[in-house]
Amino acid sequence: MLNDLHIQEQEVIDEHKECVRYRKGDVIFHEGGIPKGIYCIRKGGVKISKMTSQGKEQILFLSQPGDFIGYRALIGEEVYNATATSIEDSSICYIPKSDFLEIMHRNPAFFNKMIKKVCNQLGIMEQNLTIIAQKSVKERLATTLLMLKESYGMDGDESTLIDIRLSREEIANVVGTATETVIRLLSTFKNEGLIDFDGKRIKVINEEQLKKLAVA
Amino acid sequence: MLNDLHIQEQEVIDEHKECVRYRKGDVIFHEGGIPKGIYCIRKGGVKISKMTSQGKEQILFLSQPGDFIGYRALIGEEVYNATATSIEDSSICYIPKSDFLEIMHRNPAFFNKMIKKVCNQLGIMEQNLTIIAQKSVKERLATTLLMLKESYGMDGDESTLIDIRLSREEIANVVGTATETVIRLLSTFKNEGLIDFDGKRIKVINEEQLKKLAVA
DNA sequence: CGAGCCATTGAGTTGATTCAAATCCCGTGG
DNA sequence: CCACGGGATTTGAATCAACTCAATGGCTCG
Repeated sequence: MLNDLHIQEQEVIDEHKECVRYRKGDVIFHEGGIPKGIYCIRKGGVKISKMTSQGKEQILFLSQPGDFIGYRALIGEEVYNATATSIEDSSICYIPKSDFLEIMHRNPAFFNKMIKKVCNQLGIMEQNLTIIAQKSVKERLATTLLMLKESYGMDGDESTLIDIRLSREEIANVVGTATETVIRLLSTFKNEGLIDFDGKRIKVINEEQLKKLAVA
Repeated sequence: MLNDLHIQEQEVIDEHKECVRYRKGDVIFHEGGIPKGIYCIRKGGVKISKMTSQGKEQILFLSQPGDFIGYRALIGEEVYNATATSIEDSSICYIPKSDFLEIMHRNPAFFNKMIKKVCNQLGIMEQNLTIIAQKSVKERLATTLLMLKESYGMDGDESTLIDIRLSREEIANVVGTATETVIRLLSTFKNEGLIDFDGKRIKVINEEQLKKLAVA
């Protein structure tokens, strides 16, 4: 998104931005914290998640290089309602609130893009909520695998490798289920020839069948 | 929100807006439809819901007089991803897309309010998703009752009447569960003295206890 | 090369669903 | 105004998907 800014605006950002390296597991911002800027992922990956009072984690989404994170709370003038954690070694730029807001207000096209992005994100969340509320864990896992393939799929031969290393627990926390259930279902999918995996490297073998399961 | 507009802008809206009466059950806009304007509820109530392929309904939220609906898809330049249905006799104003967008772009304060509103809504959805994914039906029903009390509560004597007439099925479709489960849990809550009800008129008796259940 | 986390498998339990049947309630038409 | 019909609500019973607890084996990283 930043590519569409005027040269002059890019210079402002470049001047003030601060790029930091995060190791796997490092927290970028924390639920309850006050937003003072936004983050743009340059390299690596980040999970945005919420903790319940029982200590269970729900992963809301996964961010990739090029994505903004932390803008919702900043623009909405709230505290962060989720935590951002690096899921691999990452390089992330920090843009101070003042710079970001100033550019947003001076550049109507950018403002437009932002509101559109938030609206799209809201649509996605509404869809996800419906899926979680109404579908079985099996269907949700199939849906999640397809989503991961869409976002992280590397085109290979006949099969498609999902190029992100999530633990079984993290997959469970996206789907909204128990770790053991994910493990059992992944095995089932493997036996049925829908996917293949060795450890954290998961490949989609039969996308069509997986889609049928997801819609079910 | 419209109250903050300049007189001049209000006049534009008043001139072009179109207020329509909807009976209970009437559809205002339909999932998959193309947004051509936004709606502002003047009187009554509306549910925004999605249908799954199995024909199950998920209610995403309930709107009251003063609320805008349909702006997410319009601003996000998507088709409606949910259906809006009148849950009682309602009076709803329609503001054409062109008027709405023009005002949004000419009035930065209003634009700001809109993006902030969408961000807040996104935060609410993220919270709801987490609750549905991680909490038991009992906890979710308690949460829903508190939300309804917050939005529709009428201050009464010791107890608080929830002034909205939802069917058991509709409550189930907010919570994301089966109708029978809602009925059983409502009875349990009644026996435990947390709530009281006669048909669709539900009163919150012991809010503290209900909150404890909701957080659980 | 050991420690500790991660993945896997088994077994038992349970929360929630589905199906079925009975009763209630509300709006409508006679 | 009242009887009727059909949807809404309630209750019961059986089933099952998913969770929890527990134990084992495997991998990774210092």
